Amino acid sequence: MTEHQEARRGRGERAGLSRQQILDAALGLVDRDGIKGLTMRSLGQELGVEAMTLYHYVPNKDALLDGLVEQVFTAATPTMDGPADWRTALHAYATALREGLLRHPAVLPLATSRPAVTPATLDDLEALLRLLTTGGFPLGRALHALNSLTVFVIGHATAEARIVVGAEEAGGTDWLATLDAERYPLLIRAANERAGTDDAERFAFALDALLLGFDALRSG
Amino acid sequence: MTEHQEARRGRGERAGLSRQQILDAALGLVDRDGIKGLTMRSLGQELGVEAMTLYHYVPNKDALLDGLVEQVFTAATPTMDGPADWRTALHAYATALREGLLRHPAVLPLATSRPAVTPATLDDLEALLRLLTTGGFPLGRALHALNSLTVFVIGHATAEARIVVGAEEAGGTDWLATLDAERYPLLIRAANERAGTDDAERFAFALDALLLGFDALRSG
DNA sequence: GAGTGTTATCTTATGCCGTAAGAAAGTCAA
DNA sequence: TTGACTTTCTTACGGCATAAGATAACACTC
Repeated sequence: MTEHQEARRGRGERAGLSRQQILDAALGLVDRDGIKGLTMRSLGQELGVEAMTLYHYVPNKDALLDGLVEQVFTAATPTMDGPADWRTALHAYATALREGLLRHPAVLPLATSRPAVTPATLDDLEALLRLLTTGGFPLGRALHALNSLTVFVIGHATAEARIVVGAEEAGGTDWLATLDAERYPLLIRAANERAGTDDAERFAFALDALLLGFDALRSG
Repeated sequence: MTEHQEARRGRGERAGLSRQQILDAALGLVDRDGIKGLTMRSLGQELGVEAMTLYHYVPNKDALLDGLVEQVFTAATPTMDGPADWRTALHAYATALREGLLRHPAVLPLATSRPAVTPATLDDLEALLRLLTTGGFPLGRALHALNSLTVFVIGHATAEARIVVGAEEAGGTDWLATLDAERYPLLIRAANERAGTDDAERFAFALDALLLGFDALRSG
């Protein structure tokens, strides 16, 4: 289902594009065909336009990918509105960020090598910092807590997304069950019981642990 | 400094390669020139060989990258030998893993989209699991703790490595200081004081928090 | 509304990339 | 010596990002 099929366009004839339209189309393409499915050519085709046309809105492909990451993060960062306890706020922030990121799993590998803070998410960061500092955290510690939490959420979401992708080709972790029973009793028991495989459960566990730890280290 | 320059080689003349040699050279190339500097052609040149020769030792480039990740993880995973408290062991594991990963920062972006558990690291995983279970963790929770910790370490190392790379082109986070002072007082104060910028300090903080949290959630 | 600069689009071309196909030369067992 | 097998090289193909420049539509001015 390519976007526009409105006949052939001549040399100077406008298609009415915008940077935002291009980012939207690119995101859709990545969601559908994966990272490797996004080329300047395929994206142009998706928009009914030649590849070189895109360079009028984006300096190069890397900048396009940056835009994609920014787009996903902006959409995934929840709005921290009501006054709340810092614990509740961080919990909600982390949970919502994870869910938002998992909506575009193919973009996540890009996110780890590109800046995560975007102008659009500054308000939420400031709000969270205010909650933390009024909750007793020195500013440096508040930043550490916030950054650690964000890094963890991104890392966890990326790992989760990898499992989905890898499942089609690697067959998951079934090979674990074929190990030497004498040498790896716990790993084998874990594989047989499917222990520790629930992603959401692991995330909740680690999130609780982090928040408990933050509380204990708030000032010390 | 290309590796071998021992004259020109004929068609069937052996260069004496091995998969391990190729991985070593590839790792060196990535460390020196970054991910984009690693092409089958450049790697061949590094080894004094044509690009297609490499396909006798590696099925395709993706497999080469997999091998690279495995190599880095195997070297980075510390050996858990002596009997110890699970807290001490996890702390040592995380610290050593971080340091090992940071030795090859350019490889880290690959690590997030590829499996981290390799046959060579199974012994250490089993050892850590034994410590955790004898320390009072049910098996599922022990796995959650270990996996969360690993995900966090990888994510943090990747974020640290990104800063180094991005610094040459994006100029760091200096733009933060130019924000609206009324709207973002805490962010600006943080930027001015360089608060929360010490990577090692943030890592230590989050690691302590996680371990404290694990302890509290050990059984409940 | 004619003229003119600007902007959006297309066309063509270049130099990379991964890798398919197969030829040639070395090695080794019989 | 023969002949299979392994390792290496040669050539070639299609796809990629993108540089350079032509061309047509638009947005002004007078």
